[in-house]
Amino acid sequence: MLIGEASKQTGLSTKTIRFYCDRDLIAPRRDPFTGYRSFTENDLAKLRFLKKARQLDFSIKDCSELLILYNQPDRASLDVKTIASKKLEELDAKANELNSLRNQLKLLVERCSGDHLPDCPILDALAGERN
Amino acid sequence: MLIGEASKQTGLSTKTIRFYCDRDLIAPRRDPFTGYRSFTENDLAKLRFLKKARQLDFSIKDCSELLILYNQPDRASLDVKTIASKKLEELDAKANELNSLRNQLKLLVERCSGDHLPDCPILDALAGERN
DNA sequence: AGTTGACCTTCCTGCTACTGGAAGGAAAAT
DNA sequence: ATTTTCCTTCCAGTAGCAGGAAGGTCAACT
Repeated sequence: MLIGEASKQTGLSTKTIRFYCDRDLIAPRRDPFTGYRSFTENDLAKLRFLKKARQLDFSIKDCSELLILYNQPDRASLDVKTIASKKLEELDAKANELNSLRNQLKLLVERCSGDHLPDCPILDALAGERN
Repeated sequence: MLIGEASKQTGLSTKTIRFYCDRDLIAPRRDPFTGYRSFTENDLAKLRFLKKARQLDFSIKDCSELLILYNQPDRASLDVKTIASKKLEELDAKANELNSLRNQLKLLVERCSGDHLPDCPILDALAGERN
């Protein structure tokens, strides 16, 4: 199966798939004459794995490690959980910060009249006049 | 005032300040002989404005527009509110997505025993066996 | 056979908002 | 005079791709 078909099957762009190949996340067979990549069902499974891992915000490096564990029958689930827990902490931290930012900005937006007059609590806050 | 002092006064790195100069967010006077940048109190105010706007996750482009409005006495607060509302929507969307991801990952992590055995609900989910 | 169109390849650039570091001039301190 | 510290510009790297150029390949149609 060529890369275009693999793209359709997985929902990943051909650009993304080539990028994963460059980063050695997968290594599909190559036609020795044309250089065309040839994807097996196993390759597709790995691509779908990568897609879901990326959707969960795992980095490429994380994905690489997870994929290795996935292909390693004698793995310890602890190793997987360690990676996932770390990512979970990151997501927690990001989510908290984002919620905080959102609330701050929401307050400012609500207080701004949004008319043709120049007075603006948002600019005031940015200028630090009340902080 | 030279860039190092401006850095101390604002808490922005000299690298960041130079970057803002390159992007024309501020244009401090230049010593015609040495090329050294010279910052006024007005420049510092703009830098502090930029710092807070960036903390609120406004892009450089947004910051540029906000700074223009800030320096424009006859502005309409509507223009500011429009930019801020758009950013607020972005933050909302990001926060929602992040919370969703976090919850998904949290469930998986909780279900993973994290021991020496190979069975792992996290890998199972990434492999798509239950989705 | 020739040609069109749809594939495929590699390589280079750009995106965001910086950070780190090299090479070299300038000013202050010793 | 020399060392240290500060300043300058420029180049590379970060994460994860997307866009596009230049060129090879393959099946189909005339």
